[in-house]
Amino acid sequence: MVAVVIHWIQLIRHTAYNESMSKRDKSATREKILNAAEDVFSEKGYHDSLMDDIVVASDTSKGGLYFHFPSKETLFMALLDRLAESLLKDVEKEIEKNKGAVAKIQAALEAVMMALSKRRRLAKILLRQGYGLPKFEEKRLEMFDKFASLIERYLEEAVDEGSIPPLNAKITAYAWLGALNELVVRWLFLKEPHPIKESLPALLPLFLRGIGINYVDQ
Amino acid sequence: MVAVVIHWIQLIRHTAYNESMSKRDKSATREKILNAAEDVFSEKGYHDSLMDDIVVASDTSKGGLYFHFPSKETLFMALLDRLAESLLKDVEKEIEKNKGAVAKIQAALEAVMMALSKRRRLAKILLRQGYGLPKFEEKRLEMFDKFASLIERYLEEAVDEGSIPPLNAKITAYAWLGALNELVVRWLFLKEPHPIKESLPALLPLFLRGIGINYVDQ
Amino acid sequence: MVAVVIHWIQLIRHTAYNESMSKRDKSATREKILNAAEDVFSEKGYHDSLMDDIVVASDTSKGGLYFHFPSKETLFMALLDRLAESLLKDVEKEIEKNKGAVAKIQAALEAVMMALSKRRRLAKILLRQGYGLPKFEEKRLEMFDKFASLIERYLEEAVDEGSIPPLNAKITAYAWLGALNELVVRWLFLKEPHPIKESLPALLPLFLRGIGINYVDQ
Amino acid sequence: MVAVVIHWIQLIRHTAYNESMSKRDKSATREKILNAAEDVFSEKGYHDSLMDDIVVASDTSKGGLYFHFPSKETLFMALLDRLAESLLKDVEKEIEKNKGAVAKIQAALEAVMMALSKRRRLAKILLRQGYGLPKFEEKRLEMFDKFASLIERYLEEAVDEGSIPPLNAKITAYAWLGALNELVVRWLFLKEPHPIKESLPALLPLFLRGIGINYVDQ
DNA sequence: AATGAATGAGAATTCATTCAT
DNA sequence: TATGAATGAATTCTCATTCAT
Repeated sequence: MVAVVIHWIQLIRHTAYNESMSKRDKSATREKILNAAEDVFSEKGYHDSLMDDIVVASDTSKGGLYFHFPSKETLFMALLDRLAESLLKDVEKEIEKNKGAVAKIQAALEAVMMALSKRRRLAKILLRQGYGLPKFEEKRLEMFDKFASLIERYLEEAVDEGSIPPLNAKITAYAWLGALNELVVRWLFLKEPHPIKESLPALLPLFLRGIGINYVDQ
Repeated sequence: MVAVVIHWIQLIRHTAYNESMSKRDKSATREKILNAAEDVFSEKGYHDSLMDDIVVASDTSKGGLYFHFPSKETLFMALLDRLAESLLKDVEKEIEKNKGAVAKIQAALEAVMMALSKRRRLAKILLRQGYGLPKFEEKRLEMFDKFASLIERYLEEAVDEGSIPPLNAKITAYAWLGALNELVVRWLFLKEPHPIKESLPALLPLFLRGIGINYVDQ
Repeated sequence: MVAVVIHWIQLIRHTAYNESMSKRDKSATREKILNAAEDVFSEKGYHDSLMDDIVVASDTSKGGLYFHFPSKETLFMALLDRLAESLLKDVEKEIEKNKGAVAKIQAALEAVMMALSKRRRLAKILLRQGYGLPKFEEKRLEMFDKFASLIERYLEEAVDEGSIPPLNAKITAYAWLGALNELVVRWLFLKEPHPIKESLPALLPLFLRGIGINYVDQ
Repeated sequence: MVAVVIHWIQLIRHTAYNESMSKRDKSATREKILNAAEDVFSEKGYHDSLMDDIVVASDTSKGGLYFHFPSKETLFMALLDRLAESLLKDVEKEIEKNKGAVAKIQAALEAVMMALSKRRRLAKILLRQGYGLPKFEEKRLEMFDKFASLIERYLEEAVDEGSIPPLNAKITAYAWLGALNELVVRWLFLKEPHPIKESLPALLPLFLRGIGINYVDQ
């Protein structure tokens, strides 16, 4: 008898639940966890962040966390994906505002550095957390690849346009990202030089003259 | 009379001591541990390396390890110091073989990449292990600073010589190291592009034209 | 309508909850651990008792133990609290059976010694384990204080009644407890003199005459 | 050949050593170690005191310590013996100054409390360190026995003199020591009541009336 | 989907003791 | 006797993950 009532209750509760949860909001819990994870990982780094920290920060529960993400690694990877996607979208938007391959290249470099210097937590996770281990390193390489492809494409366009002489676009893109990365990290941990105020003005001529554009600071 | 004999004894003992000491060279155990740590850390990364692994690899003992290095962190830091020092010495030697600031700059870039690509384990530890945490990140920044200073010095010399136009030498040095770092890490984990065969030939014109040298590949 | 059903459900669930809870009685695991800790600590002493011993004896798990008690020290303190509370309750019950301050004092002394000599393990832990370190010593002093307060109260009552001349009730209480403690410990480790058969009959006249009662053995 | 010389050297050194060490000074090192051990044990307690702490505090060496005391336990026991002996000697001297059993009893009680309250480190070690373990507990009981015997003797003398009615001298002695112990420990850890200023004046009437002496405070 | 108590294989570090010199 | 580097068994505590509810 009790069992029947409980079953009935569950039906009712389930319905009530679905009613209160709007369809668009796929999972509020999942988002809460990812947001908390962003806080925690950027603060303490991958290894020193505990699943419990994230549970507390997200105001959810152990079981809930593991329901959405089967492991710490999975959670971290999902976070990397979300951050990279968001960053990439921002950068692409900035690029689209410009016409001409050279202008787009310049816009991309500026946008990447701007985005990272405005979102320290994101930068810390994307650039520094959890690396040294193949599984994460490959993820990072994969993310960098996406940004590199973007730059590569415009470099090749510029060559095609005749705006710059031929070059190894892929290696150029990696080198640039590596340089940006290094300067953002210095700022992240040492607070200087400031990416936008100091690094970028010095970097742009270095980069653009490097590919044969006679860059002149405005 | 006794005093004379004692003096004599001391001479003998001193000699014997030096003989036996030369074999063990300033604590053989300490060296064995550092060598083993280099193996283990480069293989497994900082967090996945166990003190026990290092004990076994060094054929010493738990207590011995902790006698020489009070913690895992201390050991890792000592290892970073040793590696950076050794690498820096190699690079400086290569630089000295060249005359003229521009030649020295080029030699430095080549030497860094050469050294790293020849010593994968060293590169893996120096460039990727344990980072993300302030304590280690600061060490890495400190090591990079040493290399950057080297490059910076020759860049300033080149400006003084009139070989290149004025520039922000510090940021240029960091950018270059960041670029090298990125390409070495790609090769470390993905096996390509090869630092010496592919990256360096593309990088040198990029770098040197960037600072106003009309570089032409030989 | 839904609200009504939910309310109904809650009633049912609440009942079910209480039913299942009565079986486990406020964390069965916690109790199992405390019971096991009592066994182990009394057997081996604080320092020679391993957390592993307690895990095994309680038939729970390492993690479970640390879930309930964040450290060995915490566990020991919790155990002391539980034991002292239980002992105090017993003693108070015995006291209540008597009328008149003097009779109550005598009952208290008898009850304390009776309780300790009947529960050797408890006595061993309460009187001897882990002391010498301020953190534990303060706990012991705190526990003794509770017993001392009890005795103190009746001593003052007796003075007020005019049954005994004025005295320093606090110091008298501490002195008595110290004396009982010493004799119980002797018996605990040397097996003699027996607290009830030998010590108490000698102690009562000593104590009671000391406060001005012309005690005569029955 | 070298072996022969070394052997010769050893003979000479051994002789020189004996010459420089005067006969009376059985072992300065041994004393240094015991003094250091007294400091360290009283400060940190038995378990938290490291052999290394004692090595450092005594300005000797690991090997030296183990030459004189084969184990930590041995060292602690030796220290207990030394302290108890010294304390007992002091107390006996005080007793001898008095004539008559009752006066001697009172002198003994005063002397014990005086000695302990003047030498906190000694008291801490003698009364509180390392107990709970049979091996140390027996030692403590043995030490207390010596003091108890002293008191017992005078109690029996007093009975023989007819100064006090018959009593169980042994249990009385233990009870008194337990009481003193408790009050000294309270002062040791809580700083009050002060043994000489507060406890003793309240204790003496309690003790002496307890054995049938019509004690009147001066 | 959510909860949080429970699990247990680690893993760093400790420290009394030994031993070659 | 003295030295201090070396040993390694022992031990507390950690934390990702599981699971009954």
